[in-house]
Amino acid sequence: MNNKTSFWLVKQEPSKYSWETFLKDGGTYWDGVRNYQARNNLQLMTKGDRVFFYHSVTGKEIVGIAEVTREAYPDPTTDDSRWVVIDLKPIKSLVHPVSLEEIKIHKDLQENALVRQSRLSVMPITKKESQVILKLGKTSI
DNA sequence: GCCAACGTTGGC
DNA sequence: GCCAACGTTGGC
Repeated sequence: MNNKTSFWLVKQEPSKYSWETFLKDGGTYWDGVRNYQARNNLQLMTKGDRVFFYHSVTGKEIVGIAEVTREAYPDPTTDDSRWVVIDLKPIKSLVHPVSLEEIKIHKDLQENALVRQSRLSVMPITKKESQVILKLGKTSI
């Protein structure tokens, strides 16, 4: 990680693809994004960027952090050329998962899309926000 | 090009 | 299970 490293957050329902499965797999390509704003964020990711993994619907907490190992390329699960995937591999689980509730009450996280735009599935996280999340998660990377 | 209808996501 | 927020679709 260097000072060009960006931070992101991706959402996934654990019933569809959980952090535990991700750990077991040791990495995956991140498919299924069918929203232009989320797609645009995927395309902005560069190798080495850090990605928080959020469990939506069930759990509603940030559970771990991953690393971008391959930048955007065409989604292999569709013929539609509009969509892309990235490759991710797990770095570590958060010592203490950071719940949506904690995020909502923390003054430095109010502006994040997780709070403001609940339906967006891939979003940028500022450096400051990422530090706050790591602190809340009692985790360092 | 507008907008109503409809579908999906995700918090509650 | 409900519904708000938002995106997409299709008629005009």
